[in-house]
Amino acid sequence: MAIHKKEEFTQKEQDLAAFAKALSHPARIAILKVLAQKNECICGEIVEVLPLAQSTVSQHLKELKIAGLISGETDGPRSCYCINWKAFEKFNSDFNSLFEKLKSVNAKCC
Amino acid sequence: MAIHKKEEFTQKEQDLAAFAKALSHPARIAILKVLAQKNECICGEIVEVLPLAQSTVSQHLKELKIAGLISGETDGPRSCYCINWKAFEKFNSDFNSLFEKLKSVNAKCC
DNA sequence: TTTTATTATCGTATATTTGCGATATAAGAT
DNA sequence: ATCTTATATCGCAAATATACGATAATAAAA
Repeated sequence: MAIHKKEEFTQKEQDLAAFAKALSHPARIAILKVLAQKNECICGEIVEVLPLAQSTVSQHLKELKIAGLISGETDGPRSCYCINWKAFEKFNSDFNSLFEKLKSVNAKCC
Repeated sequence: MAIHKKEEFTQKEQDLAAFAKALSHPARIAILKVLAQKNECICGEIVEVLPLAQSTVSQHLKELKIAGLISGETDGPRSCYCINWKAFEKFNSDFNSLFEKLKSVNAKCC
């Protein structure tokens, strides 16, 4: 690969791709579900629910955090993760607008 | 890594993740845009627009095709790609339903 | 202070992705 | 039949992602 080409695309395209990437693993989608279902900012409970080791879950949480989909604070032996609704909404609408833009043209051939 | 854990998640989670993965690279999002803008099933024009080699674009097209987001036929030295609206709509609504499910709980802590 | 419990990080192995040049393929043009 | 043109595929190199065990870090409990 050598050279990264990603940065040669639109910022919006990159952002959208980064968001999609954060959701591109079933474990991370499952984590988001758990975070939403429990009306509390859990963390260790996620490990119990998922078929993954603690370190792996922690890694997925980190990625979700970096992507901005969740926010989290670690307070010693206790953590607090929750969904970052703001960013989530933003990306959701971005996705929808992409779909709308695509749909509006409605090209159809094959 | 050795062992794949992806298949231990819900089918729906896997499908959604696969869809997100298809969109997880700016080049593929750009390709979808081009396919929609041009009111014709192009292909070589994509190569001109993107900052990537022909073989790389072809590979991205293949991935989009495998993911079911586009359908395409190759007719000798000419190809015909276009967006698979059906699958696109399906995944879009799946995404929205995920967001809705998450939003409905509206947990908020940190 | 030492222990305990929880989470993060490091190191590592393997798998997958990304990207390109070179080559194959396939249909139309000459 | 040969050339041309557009696409796909192969083979490879480098980067990233996935997963885990081991270890560090941190704050509360004993």
